[in-house]
Amino acid sequence: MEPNFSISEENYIKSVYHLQQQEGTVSTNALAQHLKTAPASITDMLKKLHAKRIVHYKPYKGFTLSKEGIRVALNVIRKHRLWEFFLVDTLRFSWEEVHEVAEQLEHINSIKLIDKLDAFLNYPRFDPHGDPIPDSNGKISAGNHLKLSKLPVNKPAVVISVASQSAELLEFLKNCNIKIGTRMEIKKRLGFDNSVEIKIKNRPLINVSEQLANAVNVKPV
Amino acid sequence: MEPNFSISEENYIKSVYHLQQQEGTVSTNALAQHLKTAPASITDMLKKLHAKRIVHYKPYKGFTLSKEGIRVALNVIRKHRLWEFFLVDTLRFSWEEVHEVAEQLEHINSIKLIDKLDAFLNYPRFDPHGDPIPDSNGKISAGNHLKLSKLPVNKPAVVISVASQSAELLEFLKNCNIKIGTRMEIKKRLGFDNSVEIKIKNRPLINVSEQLANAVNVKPV
DNA sequence: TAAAAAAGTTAGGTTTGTCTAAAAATTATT
DNA sequence: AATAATTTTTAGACAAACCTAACTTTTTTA
Repeated sequence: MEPNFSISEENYIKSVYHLQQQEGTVSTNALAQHLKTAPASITDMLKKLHAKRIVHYKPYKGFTLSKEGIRVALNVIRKHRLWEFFLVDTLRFSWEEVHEVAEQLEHINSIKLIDKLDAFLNYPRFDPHGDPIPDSNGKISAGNHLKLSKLPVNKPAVVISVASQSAELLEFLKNCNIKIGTRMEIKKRLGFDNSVEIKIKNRPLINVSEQLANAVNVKPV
Repeated sequence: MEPNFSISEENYIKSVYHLQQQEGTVSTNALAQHLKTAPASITDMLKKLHAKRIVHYKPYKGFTLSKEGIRVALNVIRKHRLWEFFLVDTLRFSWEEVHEVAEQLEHINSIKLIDKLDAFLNYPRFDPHGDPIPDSNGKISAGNHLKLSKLPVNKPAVVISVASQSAELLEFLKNCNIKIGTRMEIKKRLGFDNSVEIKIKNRPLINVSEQLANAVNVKPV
């Protein structure tokens, strides 16, 4: 009943999920870049996943996940984010260190384990990066997130998540002492490069690039 | 510096370790049976591990782990037992359920993770089956264990570990309500089959086979 | 100690997941 | 619309871990 997927298959499925969130449909090249593999490998694997009815796939046309594919993806993401929460909350890892380890832990296969972990952690709804943790049915809490880049000027908000796993970005945020819960507001929007100037209490203005402002999610307060 | 081993390699190394504890040297067939693979697969892998200087190996002669092999084995065992402890102690798994999941978790590769887990669990020295957990240097606490089969008559002792992972055995012990910490003594030794009759307070005598008595470790009190 | 049995190894194949290089299809450009 | 550029797929290989079947070595036993 419960079909199993290899670690590779799970990683492909997860990547397709993330990419189709951003782009709607996923191309061979985009996926190859995301997974750091040769495009030929993508074609091979995607054919296999198509045969297993995990992706919709027409040669040369790109792919999207089937219902079942989404279910599988959300389950892997659930595991990844629960483990991240565990690592930070229980084992006191710091924010930037957890991703790599969670990449391994997300492939541990035991429904009982993950449900017990969920209960032990008291059913957290967001991971340490602020991303929502799907529940055991694949439901994800909405959360009124908003990209920092979209926050109106002078509207106070707190950082609720970081949408990227880039170590460099996480490092940069750490240096700025910006973390989950940090309160800030936008003072000015620079039209020529779409960067924003943000103000955090007791600190000088910081200029933040469009890319960075896109990766930081905030919630107005 | 820190060479990595595949999950398969780790499993072979771990099995060689366990078998050589019992038998001194390990044969192809014994290992094949233990790992549920064809003997030919053993030969293949053992040649590879020999090339990596993990086992001593002379064709047709059996094998043993090198110093480095023992180090690797103890590290895998450390991870396995720490995770078992975590599953029972933190996540409230029951005793018989943990082995399978720990078989997966033992291959997660992160020194930091395992050290932090160790600290979180407060440096336990024995796993839920009573087996010693190697520390980060591979040192294992002695523990004055004794096989139930070797316990003198009328000497009270408590169950401290179970030396087998057989689900059937664990199930049987559960049915008899024998668990870590259960106090008992041997009332009689039956010479003809080497079984023993054990007495637990408030319960009728139980006859226990030699095999079972060999698998249960106790500590005199 | 020679024949039979058992244990171990080699030879050759399969599957999974990867790769490079070449070919085909699609998209963009002039 | 024809050509160039890009994207995607196919073809053919390879390494890791397996397997079965056949062949050696070692051990047992009659």
